[in-house]
Amino acid sequence: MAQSTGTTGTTGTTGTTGATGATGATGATGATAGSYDAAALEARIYQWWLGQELFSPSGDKGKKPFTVVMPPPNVTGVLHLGHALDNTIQDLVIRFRRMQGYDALWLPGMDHAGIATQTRVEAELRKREGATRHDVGREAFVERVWQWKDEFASAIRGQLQRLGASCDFSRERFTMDDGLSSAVREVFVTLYERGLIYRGAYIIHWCPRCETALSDIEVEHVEKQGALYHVAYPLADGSGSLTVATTRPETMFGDVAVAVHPDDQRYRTLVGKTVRLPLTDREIPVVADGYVDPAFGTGAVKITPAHDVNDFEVGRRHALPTINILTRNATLNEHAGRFAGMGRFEAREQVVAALAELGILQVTEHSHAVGECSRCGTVVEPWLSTQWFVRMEPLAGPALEAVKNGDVRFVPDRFARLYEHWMENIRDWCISRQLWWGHRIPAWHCSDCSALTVARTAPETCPECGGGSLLQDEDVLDTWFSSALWPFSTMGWPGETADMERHFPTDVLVTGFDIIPFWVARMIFMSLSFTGRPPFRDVLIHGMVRDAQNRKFSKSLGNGIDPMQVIDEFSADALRFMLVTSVALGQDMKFFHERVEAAQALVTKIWNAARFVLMNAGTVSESRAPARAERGMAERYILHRLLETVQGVTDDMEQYNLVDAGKTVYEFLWNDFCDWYIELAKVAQGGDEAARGVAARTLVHVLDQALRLLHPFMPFVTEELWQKLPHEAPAIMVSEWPTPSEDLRDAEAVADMQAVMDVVRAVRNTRREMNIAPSRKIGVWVKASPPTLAVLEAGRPYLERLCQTAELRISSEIEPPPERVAVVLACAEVYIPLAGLVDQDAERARLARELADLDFEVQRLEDKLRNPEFVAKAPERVVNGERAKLATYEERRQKVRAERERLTSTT
RNA sequence: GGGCGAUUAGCUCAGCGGGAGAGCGCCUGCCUUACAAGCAGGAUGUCGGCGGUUCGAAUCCGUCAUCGCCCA
Repeated sequence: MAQSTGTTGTTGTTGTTGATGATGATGATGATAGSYDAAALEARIYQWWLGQELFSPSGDKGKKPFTVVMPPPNVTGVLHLGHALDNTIQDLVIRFRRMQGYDALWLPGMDHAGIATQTRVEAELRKREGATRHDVGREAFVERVWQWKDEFASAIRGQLQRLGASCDFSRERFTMDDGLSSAVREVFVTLYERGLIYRGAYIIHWCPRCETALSDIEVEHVEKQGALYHVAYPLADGSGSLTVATTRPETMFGDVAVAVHPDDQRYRTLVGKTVRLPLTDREIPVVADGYVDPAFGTGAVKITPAHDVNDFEVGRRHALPTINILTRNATLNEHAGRFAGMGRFEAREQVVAALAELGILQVTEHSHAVGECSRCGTVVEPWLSTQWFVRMEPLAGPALEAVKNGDVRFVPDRFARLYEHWMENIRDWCISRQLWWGHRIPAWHCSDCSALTVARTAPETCPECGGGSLLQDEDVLDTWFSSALWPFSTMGWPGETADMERHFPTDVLVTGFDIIPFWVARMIFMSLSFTGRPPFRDVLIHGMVRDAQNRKFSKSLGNGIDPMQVIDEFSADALRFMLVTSVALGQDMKFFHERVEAAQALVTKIWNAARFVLMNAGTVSESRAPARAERGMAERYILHRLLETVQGVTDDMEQYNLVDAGKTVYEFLWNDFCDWYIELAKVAQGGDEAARGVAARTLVHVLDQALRLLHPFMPFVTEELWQKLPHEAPAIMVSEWPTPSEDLRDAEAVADMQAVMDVVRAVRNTRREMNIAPSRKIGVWVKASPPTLAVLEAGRPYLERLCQTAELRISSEIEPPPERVAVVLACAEVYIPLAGLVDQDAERARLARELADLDFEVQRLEDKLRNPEFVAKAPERVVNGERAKLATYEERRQKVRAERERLTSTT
């Protein structure tokens, strides 16, 4: 093993500490090299894990399976920070469970993302060749999308690996794989057979640029300044006119009625009459409908069923006809008379001008929400067209119940309400898309008899007329249709596979709150409907990652941050830790560079701490805590803190409190282990061989255990360092998760150590205040009574080193020197003799401040305890606690007061 | 218009019934043989406003305000 510590001479001892070289995880540079080269190290370790096939479940029947299926990233592009967060959380959960002994499977894959990918490829085609998809044709175009898919799938795979994702790539799936496609067909045909899929003319969101139906999530509502047009429609009987208010005058050619509220006195007499539609000679009725808001506009609304969702419903209630005035690309058609052939925006201008000329138009300012296609920004058109739908009501019921009865649990639980709200107000799901990239709908139209055949495999002849001229439906399915099957289609369903048997239902789904309705809900009802079980037990919901100004990342803003660049600059470990510990689960996160730096500081800190441990662990051949009888005060303290940390972190991980778990490890490693225990262990280094050995074994054991706790957060640095420690498992990622060992419990040691620490802090504080250089040795006289006396005496070597004492007196009888600084602690009095150095005024001022603080505390506690209701109603534990505090404060106050009086009287 | 979330140190955020916390930033002093990406010490808050419940509220309830998100 090549090993170099660079600056120290103790290198040789580290060579015997473990089976380092044999694993191959470590390369030419040793763990104890001075600087940390994350890029090289992370790549090497990941490849080693891959080579050892540590990401695949063993199939060991003695182990309980634990399964996560990755929300498939879109092959539209590469991963962003949101993906990094989503996958980091999953990796944390899966690594934790794997170490706990579960047979862990994290199944990765990617989504074909119908419209998103098609739009990207079209844009590329336009840019490179100036061609449209129609120019190249369906088959050739789809071939190009597959090339695009291959390119990005490979890029995404590489990104996941750089992030440290421990998913099983041997099981990677794609929504358009053969297996998954047959699952889609199976579900479509079955739903059709059950009467849950129908085809019909309904109003849907239509993008006139993409020329396809859109889902709700693909429509972004943008508040825009528009106008409200008041148009006077003359009554057919010539008795006057009725003024309607509309934001879309150009759709008037599709008007089939004017609606007013049934209770609206203004229009009561007009209901049942007809008005003459300006610019045409059509007569349309005035109807009464509760949908109309009498307070909006004029209280009279033109009804255009083919171009407005609400109007469509009104039209159905009143059995009105529908007139579609727009073509696929939003050009006005023959129903628009002389306006036919104009685009919708030009048509609006022309219609407005024509109405103004007739003197029947008034315009007021009005701001309203306009829907835009999230893919291309085109204003979306509510449009009547023939589409395929899934009947939702029969499917929603059981899916709602599964969440209400706790079969599926949302974390944080408030997201269950979002889910329930959506499921309770669900509408039928439009599943057809007029795209080329996606699962072609398995339906065939007969050219001879126009019969419709839905089948799992392409029929050769029409079942109705026997004719052979069958044409498959041109449409493809909404991407979410295949995504909805993802948890089980990836396992090989509808086949009865081993993975289906062992890994389904899955344990947890990790995703963002924005797709609860579109994806989570649909997976739940599809799974219940086709497997009879919910697809997962827990749903972990996280927020969005935003930039430092709390803006969404977007191409147009150009504020994107590439997670790979963050990894380049710092490390995957740092990025992961930052993403997971920055904000509470479910909250949006602002991305700050500084937070990654802070996380990277922990990586470096651990790296350096491990260097120290390895330098001193030459004699240690196994990671085990020293026997109780061997432990010194410092060992007892750090081992007890380790026990508390193991318990805390394990509990938090089990409850998905990843932020707390991360912070607990951070604090333990930095504060307890590095700031205190390592410094205390240096004392043992100067001691006898036995003490050195005990400290060395403690250092190794605590580091070993702490690295395991940190591993899910920072897989790379922990693996690298752990390989240098004595170990049995081949890798930390498959080592056992620490379990709390009662043998380590020693609350007394923590209290004892606290006394020592208090004295150390008092001395350090005094040095700073009195401006005494850290290197200058000083006298420290400590007055304490039993049992603290014995504790401090036992801690004498620690105090001598950490206080840099010239003379350390510890006694119950101290006669302090006249010139000194006195610090009164809860457990002892610390005197520092400082002949000629004490600024009497400053010291008096310090004591006065201290006294004021103590007065305040004593007063506060006295008031509290004087309140009979507090004493009577508060828990005894609390009351006793307050009494004890009061006693301590009073004692300290008395001593501080005496010290101040002495100072006053001597001057 | 309805719903959800946020409002805590200069900044970013934890805490969610019993003495106000972290990281970053700031001030002072240190290259103390793991670490200056560090160490030691320090300053900084009517926990958004008002009202209520409680012996006790940053924490629970109500209300208002501001910001953000979702839905109509």
